[in-house]
Amino acid sequence: MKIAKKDSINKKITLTDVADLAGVSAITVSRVINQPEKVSDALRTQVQKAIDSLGYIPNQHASSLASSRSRVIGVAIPSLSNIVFTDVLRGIYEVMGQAGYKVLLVDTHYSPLEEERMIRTLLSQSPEGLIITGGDQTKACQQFLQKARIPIVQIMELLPDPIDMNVGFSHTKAGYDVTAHLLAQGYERIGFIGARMDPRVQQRMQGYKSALEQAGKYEKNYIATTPEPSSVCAGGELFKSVMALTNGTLDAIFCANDDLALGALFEAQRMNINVPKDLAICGFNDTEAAAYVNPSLTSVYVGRYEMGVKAAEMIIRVLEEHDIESKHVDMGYIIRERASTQRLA
Amino acid sequence: MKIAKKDSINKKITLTDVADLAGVSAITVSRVINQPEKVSDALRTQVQKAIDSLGYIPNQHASSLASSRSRVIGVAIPSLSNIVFTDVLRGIYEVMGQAGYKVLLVDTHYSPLEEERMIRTLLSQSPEGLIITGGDQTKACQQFLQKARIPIVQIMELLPDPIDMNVGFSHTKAGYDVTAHLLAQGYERIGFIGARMDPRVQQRMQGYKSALEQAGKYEKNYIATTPEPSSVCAGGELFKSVMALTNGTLDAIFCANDDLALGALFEAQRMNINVPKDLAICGFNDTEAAAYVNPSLTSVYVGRYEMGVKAAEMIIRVLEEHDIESKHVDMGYIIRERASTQRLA
DNA sequence: TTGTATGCGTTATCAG
DNA sequence: CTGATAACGCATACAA
Repeated sequence: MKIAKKDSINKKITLTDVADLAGVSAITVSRVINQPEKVSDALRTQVQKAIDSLGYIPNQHASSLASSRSRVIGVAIPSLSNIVFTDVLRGIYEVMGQAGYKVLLVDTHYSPLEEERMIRTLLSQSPEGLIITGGDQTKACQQFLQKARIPIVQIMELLPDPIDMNVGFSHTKAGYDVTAHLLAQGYERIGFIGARMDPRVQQRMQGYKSALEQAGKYEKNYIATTPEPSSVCAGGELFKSVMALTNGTLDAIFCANDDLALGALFEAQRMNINVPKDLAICGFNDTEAAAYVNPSLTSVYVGRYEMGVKAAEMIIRVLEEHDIESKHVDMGYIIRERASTQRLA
Repeated sequence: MKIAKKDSINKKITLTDVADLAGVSAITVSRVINQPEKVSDALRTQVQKAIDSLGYIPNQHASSLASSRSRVIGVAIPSLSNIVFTDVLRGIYEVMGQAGYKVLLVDTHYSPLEEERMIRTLLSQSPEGLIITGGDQTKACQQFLQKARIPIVQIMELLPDPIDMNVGFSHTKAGYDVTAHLLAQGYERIGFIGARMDPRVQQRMQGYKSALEQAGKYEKNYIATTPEPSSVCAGGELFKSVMALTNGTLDAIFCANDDLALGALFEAQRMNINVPKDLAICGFNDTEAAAYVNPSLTSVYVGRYEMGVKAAEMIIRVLEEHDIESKHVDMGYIIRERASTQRLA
């Protein structure tokens, strides 16, 4: 037995309901919502009244199906607990929100396999564009990414062979530059600590190595890393490890990010090691705490929010069939010199 | 003129394409995907082969439309740059991901009006459940939230009159307890600094006030706040303000969160104020940096990840028509006493 | 400016 | 276990 067509309590309100109430056809209601300028003032207000009084909310699924426009952008990031990605996300949300796109976000947990599954999920929502992290996708993933035929931006790092568009900066170069800077400051025994060891951290470490090797100052035991996530605590532990490994002979440490750097600094203070007199500490990402701690930490600024904005804008421009200046954008970075790497005369 | 039906390059692959290739009907393919146990082994593998070879990805919009099950959960949080919310998010994503739900996330920028708009957006995606922050919704928003007839969890705070379900803790009580603790430690002139001043910070401040008033130690100029976002920097500034206001007579400060507390601590160090000898500092949220800085900061632990998990689980239980123990859950909190509020003998 | 017919890709319902 | 048919709610194409 069917329930009464109109007044049944649970029934969701549809375009047709609104049309009936307003005494127009469904398509007119549709127009009032999507192209109001194509409807006469009289009808428009009349329909709008019906919409309001019924509390009508359009069904996006039906809309997407009919129009093959989902207004959804998929975003895949490796972690929600890393400020690096949430900053980028903010930029993406800002731009996409303004432009009327919904963001469907997935967390890949730094795993290409998980990423493949998650991107499948994204694709099943018929996103009009995709923003994904790095270039570490599985073969299978790359394949259906190609087939998707939608604009895709790979963010965070500079990729040699992007799937489509690319916004990021060179972590290798940044690692190199930081180390070179430390060398230029007169530091000679420069250690490195890193955690998680995702591709980008590896690249920074590679840059560090190159710089030291080039200067003839590279030593294997200058490095301590862990596959565990980054944290202040891990920074302290890694710091102790590398100091032990080197019998405390290091005079500088390059930390793969600011959390580690804070941990190293706090631990150094507990060990009564004077920073920067006895030891220089350099972080990465230029987070707020690093800038305000005593002594303030030298770090590497990266325009993360701006990177998110840029990626989002590129997608939108392509979707609106505008040209884009370039499919590959280097956001660069800036080494922020602070007290922690400044020898006291 | 129509393009060739099958091989046209841009055509997306549909259920029918797979059915044709496998030599079965569309509904069988649908079953292979959604209820594999209802299809014979032979057909199932045959269909699966077709799916793989075509790289078929189901269209969720069509599926949602036909089944009125979207497998989407909407989440609204006030900010993406506050670790408090990203921690909760992690919990939500973890559980929802496992259970096969997509999460549609929106950022309300701490604005009820924006929240109303954003929740409209969420609703247009026919989510099966909603997780929203706090109880500060507009009247209009509350109304269509009611009409949505889906499970809704309001998180972060304990609400007197929740729309549906509620998971959180009492910020008022927490603020009170922290202050009482400080009093019990023998501190007498206890200041408060807060930023953003969203409802939850206001509640903490209210608790602080109550405790001081009750002890007869409340003074208006013990308080410095700003509507600006919280940050380490803001913490330093507010600290300077409140110290100026009170001519440096405070012997303790309760900071509305750990960022502010770190800022206050760093600033105190620069001013050569000894913490905790001259001044106690207490934070809120028990973040990692607060626990590892020197001296370690007393703070209030809150199970944020667990709160996200709980909220997600409640939604899922309701959706799967299980009973839930209670619609209202108090997650509680724990005051973590550390060096920053311990007078040296 | 407004309306009619049709189809988007999938699933519910009911038959076989 | 498998299939035919009719929705789901909306937008496109075309007509009026």
